[in-house]
Amino acid sequence: MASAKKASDRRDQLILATLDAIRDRGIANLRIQDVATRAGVATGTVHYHFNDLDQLINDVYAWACDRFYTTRLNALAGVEDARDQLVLMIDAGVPESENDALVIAMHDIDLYRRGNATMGLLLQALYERQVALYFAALQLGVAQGHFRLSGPVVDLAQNLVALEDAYELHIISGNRSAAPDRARELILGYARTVTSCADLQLRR
Amino acid sequence: MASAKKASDRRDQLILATLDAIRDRGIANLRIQDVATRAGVATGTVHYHFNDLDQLINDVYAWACDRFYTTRLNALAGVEDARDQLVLMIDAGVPESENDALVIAMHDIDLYRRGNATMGLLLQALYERQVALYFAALQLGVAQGHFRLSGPVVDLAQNLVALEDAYELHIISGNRSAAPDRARELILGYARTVTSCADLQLRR
DNA sequence: CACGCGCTTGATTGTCGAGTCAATTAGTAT
DNA sequence: ATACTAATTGACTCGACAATCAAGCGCGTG
Repeated sequence: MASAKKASDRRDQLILATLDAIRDRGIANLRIQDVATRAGVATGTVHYHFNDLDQLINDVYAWACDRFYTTRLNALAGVEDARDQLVLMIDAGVPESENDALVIAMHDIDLYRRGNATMGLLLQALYERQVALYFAALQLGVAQGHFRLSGPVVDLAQNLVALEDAYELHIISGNRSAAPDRARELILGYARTVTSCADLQLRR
Repeated sequence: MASAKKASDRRDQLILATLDAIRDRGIANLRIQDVATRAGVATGTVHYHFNDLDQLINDVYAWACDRFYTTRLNALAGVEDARDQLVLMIDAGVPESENDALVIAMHDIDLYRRGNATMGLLLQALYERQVALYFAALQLGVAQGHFRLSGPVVDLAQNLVALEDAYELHIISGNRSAAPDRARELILGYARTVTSCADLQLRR
């Protein structure tokens, strides 16, 4: 028997296992058994911590959205220059490879739950938080005298998020014409244009 | 009994029925029965025309990609002014509502088949055809003296396609912050900026 | 009109996996 | 140590659905 754990630890472990399972098998083919195997427990254990598959997927989605947002928020902490903030956002917003389990799970679940009003609101909430991050960075850049914006701040922020989303999708779908490095460069190109700030560069 | 039809007609009818079924139930919950009911035939008929569910989905995807592209291509026929072409592309590229069965099917299947190399190539092929359309319109606009581009033509074309894709996704997922009208305006804003052409307007 | 092939039917079979549950074990408090 | 609760197990039930198939129907052709 896998040694008994505190419930909250086991839940986190199962959520991580689910992320891997979704990446490997797709959410449409996700079985309780896949999660259990990856976590090294029996299927009954999964049902003990999550009532059913629906609840597991809901919890995974909430967890993933939260993780995705807070990771980026934390990355910005302590960065004073708006140009660095913007570059950091773009860099962190594009998955490293087509196997980013977090990004895959969010997109899979988005479509899996299409039509569900609650899920639509969660998606919208994440979208607006991301827009807010870009909004803040753009606004700061203007105040710091680095940016001269080509249009309304919100419009530019929304488009930056949209570009990120689209390239995430193409990357995880295996479109080689929009690979990670290329995607970052394209988004950065957009950022340079709309901020009139030529020295936005990836520092890697 | 539904009266017997020529096989190719029945196939088209079943493909259309599948588009509706995917929109209504999501691809993960798609049952042969859903397709049969919507087409007004028995389940056996679906199996007669498509070996199995996999093949049906493959054929639907190929059909949808082709339809999506050729529709836009035809819309451009006879339009001489690059500004009109660009506006037309943007207008036609954003779904009217969250219930656009064609767009929904393409996105659902993209993710459903993630990891499948063949599918990745089909996606890439569609992507590149769309990029080519925008590329042509941008280039033409320069030649006609209407556009002054802010960067490499390919970069701008790729970003236009990406913006379209992203807003499609948000619209069909029910994100109210990126509704059809707003999405079109945002993409158009991008187009105006990168072409330095202020008189790009939706004529509706 | 009769024959045959292509299309259609829907009952049936077999597989797969979600969810249940009674038994068991691990952890914790007294 | 004892007793109690929480966590874990995996065999089992049961419904859902893909795929098969034998039988029936009707259109086109001779």
